[in-house]
Amino acid sequence: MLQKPRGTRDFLPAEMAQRRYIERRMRTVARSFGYGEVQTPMFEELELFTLKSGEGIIGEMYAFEDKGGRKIALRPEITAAVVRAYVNEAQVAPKPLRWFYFAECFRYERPQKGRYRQFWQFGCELIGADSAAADAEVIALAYELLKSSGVRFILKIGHLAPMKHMLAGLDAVEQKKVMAALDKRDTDLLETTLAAIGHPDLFEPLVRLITAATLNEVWDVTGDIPEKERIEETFRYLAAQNIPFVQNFGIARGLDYYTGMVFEAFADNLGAENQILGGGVYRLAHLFGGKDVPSCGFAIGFDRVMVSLGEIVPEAAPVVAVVATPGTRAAAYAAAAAFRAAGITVVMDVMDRSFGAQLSSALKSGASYAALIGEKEAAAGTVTLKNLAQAAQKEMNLTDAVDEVANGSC
RNA sequence: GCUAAGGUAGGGUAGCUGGACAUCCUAUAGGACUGUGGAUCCUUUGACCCGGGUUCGAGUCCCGGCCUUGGCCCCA
Repeated sequence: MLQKPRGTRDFLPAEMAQRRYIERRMRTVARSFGYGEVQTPMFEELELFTLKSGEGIIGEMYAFEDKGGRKIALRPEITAAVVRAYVNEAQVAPKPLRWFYFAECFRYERPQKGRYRQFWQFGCELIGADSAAADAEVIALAYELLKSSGVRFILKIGHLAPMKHMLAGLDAVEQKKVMAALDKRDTDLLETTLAAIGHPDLFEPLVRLITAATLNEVWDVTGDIPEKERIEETFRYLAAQNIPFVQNFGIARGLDYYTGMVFEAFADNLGAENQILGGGVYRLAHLFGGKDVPSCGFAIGFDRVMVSLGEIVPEAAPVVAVVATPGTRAAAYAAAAAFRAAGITVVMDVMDRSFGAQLSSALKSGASYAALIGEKEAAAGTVTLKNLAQAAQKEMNLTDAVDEVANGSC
């Protein structure tokens, strides 16, 4: 028997119902903030991703040459593609642009809990605005999206400026090493790294920076920096919306293109791959040949959210099983059409089962009602509507039966 | 890329100190039952991940691969 490729999954109807339920809730939140959905190609020119993230990521991508010799990659993330689309199609659109997407990505990595080779991201990008209000809006949206899913998470917010000010005396390679240690909150690694590059004096203030619980503790370490006002304003806006978060000025993320506010969210029941959201303020458009534009965005690891949520029970719409005999199928089809016209889901036997077996099958499949149409009902032009949860039934007109199911009077 | 554990019907399992038609539960399909059977009973369908090796004989032991699940690395 053939197996599915490593790191991929099949989703059967029960699981898809759960995934679509959460997806729908997230879409509703994104739209409520005025964000419109965009879709970009599932594959792009390889260069799009190497420009953004460096050649080193080729090893973790599904990269290949197409039949025309073009270097192509299945998208490993969506932000780069969205910015490319912006540069191609929407540079002159009125600002700001509020976009969201829900789409699958592909990475050639070792699968483990919450990590698959095909996975879905729900993300948002706010393009063209550069303000504390913009930062706060995107973070609030990220928070509300996660909240709408029901997942338990902790939101952590930081900013690259304080860290970068303190590391201003280091060269780029040294900065990168130190920031990696800060991002991991690994003080042992931080100490040895700083000692190795001859800046042991930075250890104590950097530890104070990443463990600071309030902004004033941050300014105590950094002094007044130009970004102070912007950061304080953003935090005020978040507090005004009662958005709970912890500050963490050790967040460095990829660092390559993030330029300001950065934030992450973690679920506590996921093991090693527990980050469910990441984002920040970035500048990418100029890399892809566009005019530079300030942007802020994030992506949610949708699969990790689903893993963290575990079993959920989406609100189910009623299902009517129309039960008929061979002689009453014509009347049964008419009844099915009437229910469907009212937006109600209808299933009918297609296995030539007996009347009783049809009812049994309806019960097992989880239908909420059975509409019984035997010789008696067909002759009278009625249906007997049986509420399967309560085992109560009543013969009535078809229109009354449709009304009863539609109004959920069960 | 590194590392640990694992892989027996669709799902869950027993067998795994080598030995005859591989156990049980559940599920599928059909029937008992021709209009109210989520039940019960009967029947059916259905598996040793793949390939080598050792052996008279391999689900069981050995090697390799594939896949799964954790952890590391990475995390755009």
